[in-house]
Amino acid sequence: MSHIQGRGQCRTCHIRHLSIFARLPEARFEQIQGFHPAVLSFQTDETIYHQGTIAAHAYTLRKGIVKLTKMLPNGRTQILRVLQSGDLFGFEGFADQPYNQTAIALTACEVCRLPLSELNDLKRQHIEIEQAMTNRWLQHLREAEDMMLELGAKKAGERLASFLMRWCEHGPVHNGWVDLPLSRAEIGELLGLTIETVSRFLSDWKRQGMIGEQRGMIQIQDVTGLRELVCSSGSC
Amino acid sequence: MSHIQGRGQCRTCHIRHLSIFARLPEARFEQIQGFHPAVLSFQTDETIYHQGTIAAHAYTLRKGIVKLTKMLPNGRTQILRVLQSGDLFGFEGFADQPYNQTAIALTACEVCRLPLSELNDLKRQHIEIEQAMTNRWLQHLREAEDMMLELGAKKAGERLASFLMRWCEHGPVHNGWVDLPLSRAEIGELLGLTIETVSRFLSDWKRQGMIGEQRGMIQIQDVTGLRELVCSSGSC
DNA sequence: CGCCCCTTTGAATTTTGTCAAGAGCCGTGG
DNA sequence: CCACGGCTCTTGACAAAATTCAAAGGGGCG
Repeated sequence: MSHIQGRGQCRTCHIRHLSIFARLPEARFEQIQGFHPAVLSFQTDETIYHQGTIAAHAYTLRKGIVKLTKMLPNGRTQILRVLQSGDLFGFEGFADQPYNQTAIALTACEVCRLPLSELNDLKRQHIEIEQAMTNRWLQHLREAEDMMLELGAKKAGERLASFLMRWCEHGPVHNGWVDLPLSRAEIGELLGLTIETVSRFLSDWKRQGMIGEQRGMIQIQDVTGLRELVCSSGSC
Repeated sequence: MSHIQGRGQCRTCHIRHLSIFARLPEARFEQIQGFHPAVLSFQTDETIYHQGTIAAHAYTLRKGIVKLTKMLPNGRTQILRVLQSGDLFGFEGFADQPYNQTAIALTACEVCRLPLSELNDLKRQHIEIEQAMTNRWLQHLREAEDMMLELGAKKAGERLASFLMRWCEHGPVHNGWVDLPLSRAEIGELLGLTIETVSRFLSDWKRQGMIGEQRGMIQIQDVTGLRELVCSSGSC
């Protein structure tokens, strides 16, 4: 289960520059000094919230990686989004809706739990916060639309190649290697493919020297080669 | 090309109850009496705006049906969403982003063109408008996520059956028949399928008496039968 | 009436999924 | 330290699903 670590100090938070408070002027923090969201920690595979439950809090990811998933009654699962540090999630409550997805920690995580009513007040009082939240909502929408294009219009190999390129652009790099804390099954759930299909493509590409992998990290060794796979004809 | 019909009078607009002005108190309309968005009309297949262009306006659909689409460089197309009367669209400009999709009229349409700067002011001044816009953004996000589940986790027949059920729930009914102004190709673009696959399933279901079709209208004749097809096991 | 476009249908092919078995990896406990 | 059990990952053979290609049918409109 989740473990309450204490209360967050947004002003001095080490990921403040990534959060919705990034652009709030230093002086303005005095006005919100009563705002100290709980900081929770989760272990790998623990659930942060469940689809369908009442959304009384939104969350900001401080550390680790989180997946947002949806499940069909027959058990087939779709990963909707993988979150990184600074991401705001679980904000369905702003439209008085229950959570539309289940949030699960992919690695050990720390999240700030932001009470919706307080966040609503902050949003009203500080235009910077409102703007930041709007930007994030629209960014999520844009990325969801981009993903619909991936899922609806591309084939297995194209989806996988495009996923790898996107992942490696964003991820933090150690010596050219990027952490990939997703199992084959999870990559499949994200891209609408089976474990075996994912494994086959990755193995092929490793054999061809296009990508490398070791201990949960990957590396793209032939960027142009992979880019060509993204979209059979044209530069996607 | 689009044809400017004149200036809209939001207060007396016949779809005001569906718009973001629905909950704005009557008295408050005096404060926005200078706000008269252009009303444009489009014919079938005309483009309202193009993906990638600067977003200086948002739009409200007054009459007709609009599709939002995205295209891959190789020409494969995905329909992201089909809009109905009252829907707000093209609001990427609120995050200073260009349009992320191309909006095309599926039938003859009338849209209100709302200048972003004015809309921004209205949003700041009237909490009802801000709330309405937030609700719509989050609704779009939710529906995009639901669609990702459809595209990623369901097979052809399931997607098509689930699309038909959704469409018939919302559409205006004439004698039990619902307008379906989408070609087989467009249904395919929406669901990530080919024309032929769509046609085969629909023909099968027509033969089995599960659905009926005539002159661009459809009817679900066996609701429970179709519902069973939506998700091989379980009630989706 | 004839043309054009959309739809339907069939057959062959490709893509992806399913099932099954084996390989590699890692932590636990002897 | 090594062996074992439980994972995930890989690979192959086969089956199912969906696409592609091709041709014919149907309906509306000039």
